[in-house]
Amino acid sequence: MTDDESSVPRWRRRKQDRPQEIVDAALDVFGERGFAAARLDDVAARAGVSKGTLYLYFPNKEELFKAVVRSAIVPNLEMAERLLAGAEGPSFAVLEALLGLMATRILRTKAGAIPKLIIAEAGNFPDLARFYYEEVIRRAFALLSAVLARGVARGEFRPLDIDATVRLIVAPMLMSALWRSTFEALEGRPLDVPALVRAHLDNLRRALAPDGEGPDGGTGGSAS
Amino acid sequence: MTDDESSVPRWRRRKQDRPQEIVDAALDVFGERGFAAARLDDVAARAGVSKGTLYLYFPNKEELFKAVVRSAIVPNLEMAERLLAGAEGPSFAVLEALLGLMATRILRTKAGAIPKLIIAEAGNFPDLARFYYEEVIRRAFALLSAVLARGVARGEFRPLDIDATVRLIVAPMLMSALWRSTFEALEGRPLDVPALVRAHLDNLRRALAPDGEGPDGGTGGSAS
Amino acid sequence: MTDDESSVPRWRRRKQDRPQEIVDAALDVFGERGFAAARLDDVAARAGVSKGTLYLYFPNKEELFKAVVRSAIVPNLEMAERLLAGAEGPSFAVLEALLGLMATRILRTKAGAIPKLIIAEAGNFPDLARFYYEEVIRRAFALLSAVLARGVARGEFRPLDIDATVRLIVAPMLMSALWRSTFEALEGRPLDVPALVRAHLDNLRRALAPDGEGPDGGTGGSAS
Amino acid sequence: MTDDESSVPRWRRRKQDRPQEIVDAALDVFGERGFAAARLDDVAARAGVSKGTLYLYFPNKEELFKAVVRSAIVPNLEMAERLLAGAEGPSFAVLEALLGLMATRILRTKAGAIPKLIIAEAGNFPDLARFYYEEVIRRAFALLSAVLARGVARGEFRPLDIDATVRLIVAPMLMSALWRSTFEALEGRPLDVPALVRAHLDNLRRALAPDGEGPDGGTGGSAS
DNA sequence: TATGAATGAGACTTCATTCAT
DNA sequence: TATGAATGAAGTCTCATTCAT
Repeated sequence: MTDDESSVPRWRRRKQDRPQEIVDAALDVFGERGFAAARLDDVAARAGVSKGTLYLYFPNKEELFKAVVRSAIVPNLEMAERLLAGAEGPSFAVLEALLGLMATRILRTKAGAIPKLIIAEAGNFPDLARFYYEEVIRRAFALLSAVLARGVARGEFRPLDIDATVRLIVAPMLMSALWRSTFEALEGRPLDVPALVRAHLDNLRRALAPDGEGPDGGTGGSAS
Repeated sequence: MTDDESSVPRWRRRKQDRPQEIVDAALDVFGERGFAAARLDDVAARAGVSKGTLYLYFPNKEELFKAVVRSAIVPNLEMAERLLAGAEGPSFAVLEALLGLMATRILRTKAGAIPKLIIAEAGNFPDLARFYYEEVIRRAFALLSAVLARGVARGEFRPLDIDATVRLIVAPMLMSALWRSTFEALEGRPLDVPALVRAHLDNLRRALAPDGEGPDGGTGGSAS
Repeated sequence: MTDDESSVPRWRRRKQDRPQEIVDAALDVFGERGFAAARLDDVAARAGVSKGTLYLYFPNKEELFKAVVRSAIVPNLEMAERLLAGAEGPSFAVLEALLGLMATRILRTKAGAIPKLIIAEAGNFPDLARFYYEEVIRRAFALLSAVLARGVARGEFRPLDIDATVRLIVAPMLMSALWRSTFEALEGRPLDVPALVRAHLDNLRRALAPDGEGPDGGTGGSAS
Repeated sequence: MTDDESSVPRWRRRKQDRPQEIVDAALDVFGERGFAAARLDDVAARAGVSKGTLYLYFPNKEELFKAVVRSAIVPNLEMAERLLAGAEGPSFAVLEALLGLMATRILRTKAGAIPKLIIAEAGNFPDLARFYYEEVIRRAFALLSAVLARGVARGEFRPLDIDATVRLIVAPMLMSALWRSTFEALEGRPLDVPALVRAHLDNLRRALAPDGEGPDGGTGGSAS
């Protein structure tokens, strides 16, 4: 009857943190198992919460999934917007900065699992796919298109198929994120993302340069 | 029209064709829903077969899934091997042929859904992921590495980070496959894969060329 | 194209044997697995016949089961009747002969599995249970009751609770049959049925003897 | 009576009692149908619980079955041990007490269905059969063997084939249990177990008595 | 708020039975 | 007759969701 272990919690869990704790746990579990195979039991356990508690914050599994996606997207959108606002130097330097940032997000955060989840579940959750398409892909494409168009207009880049080039620029970053959540466990070593980005930028510098100009016409900086 | 009960047999014997019919139907359904959300009822219905019949040919859902993956991989491996055997011209032409073939497989066959399935389910089926990694990815990487190394040795390409370059070459093709099975339904128009391949090859021609050489040093051919 | 293996069968399988072959196989499988857990696939395989063939001879699983029970019962009934007809000596000798015969059936034939099947499935097949009850148990009890009554009337046995004594005589034989199909595989050695019968008869000789008479008043023969 | 939707809660919390309630219901259903033919739906219904609830307490049907067997065995083991501990009088009186107790368990408790279940399913659940063999049969045999050996040593019983005699003593009790769960429903009247036990003891008293001693040398008590 | 026991729809899987060959 | 591919009802089991506590 002596309350020798309940009266003084070592740390107080704040109620306002609950939703984020749950979302974080859900990102882990969804990332490991995929949406359908993930059990809410596991999410609850990893969040240190009971199963019923999940339903105090999210009406069902699908909405929790959407919250996971949104919560991982919002910071990226803000990051992109900040970068867009401050982009004033040479166009290639903007590309460098963007790819560097993407690499960092992929390597350092758990958000790298989001593309895999979207790809896997787009067929089952069309509105989620649409949300991601509108809020992430279209915005990112518009941003990159603008950078490329500016570069072409300023004579920094040769004339380009802009839509295709945007995809060509993004593809290796997407692939890196997918690789990490798919095959990295099978290989001994982790994917060397910085080296990949470096090689990618090397290639891009040569590929985008106006004809007749040497590859050294770029900024010369190296990523990361 | 009066013999309404004898003219249409309830089923027909198809021992030879059934497995492939089932695997085809399963590829459709798995491709649309993912492994976990796919119902065997739907697979059976699409194969024009009853649920029980699936179990005459596959011991369970997981093995059916593996058979789907395998059946879509085998032709690709054969394709790659045929291409490897006949590769004797300029190295860049080999790249062109390879990317063209990949584009065709992605556009014309249903195998384009396989990468999405592997990515989505690698966590739940590690041995399937390993199988795919060993049999497809490693082989494809080895093949591309060989082509690049040969190009460098023959002075056709500048010195390269070969591992990274392989990934950079493959990434847009993978992205195309994923795009088609993820977002294409959301956009009005289909992804213009040939244009993407063309732009990719354009870029690669410039990016891989030895320094000091103009972009016209390539073969000049256009894909597809 | 040379018919070197199909034109001259080494032995011809006669059509009229089929039903019995199937019943024999079914007794094996039912005996091992019980009725519900037995698969007709296994019965067919053990009979060297296809699954469909079973249905040429038996309308369904339940009727096959009944045929199995009947086919194992008929010889026993005949045996009992033959024994009943020739019973003329001392009453205890009739008991000895009867128990000896039961022991033989249990040890030498596969019919020992029948009691187990009846016991296990009586709840699911009441009419089968009734059939067994009427045709086997009642007859056997009547036979034994008659022997005991005769013995009492002739002063060979003391006054007895005949119904109870019948059960006491039969119980060890039933137990032996059940033991063989239940626990014998778990023990190193098989149950020594002859020894059990010998001890049983020893006991019975003493237990049935009229009071005041020594145990040596019996026939002194030993079973098996 | 008008508040027809709030007065009856859909379910109540019963964490403490649920397992036993389920095991009791399962004993009923398994006893009636046998393991394979028993439906978990029926078990759940009889326990007043939903199908899913079963899986909160037992991982699958097989484990539920084992729990049923175990739960019916434990009290019997304790009973036997209690009896063994207090056995100090004449050996035959111990036998009388033992058989009386067995008769009570068979008549008054539902555990009488256990032997039938074990016999029916030993082939499908060898480890369960082994468990029963080790924990029940061997112990019971050892106990009875000890009583008999003591009786022989003390001159209360004639020299005996102990192993066989143990089986001869137990057989009628086993048969009674099986009879009750097999044929009793077919007959108008229930099996008169006490009469059977009485006759059994009568016989045993005569059969075990040392030669030259009258049957009146026993304790003279009557069972139940 | 928080819990977790309880629910029940829905999925996979089995297998007795049917029937085209 | 004989076969065995095909069927589909029925059962076990899972897990998102509810709700008494």
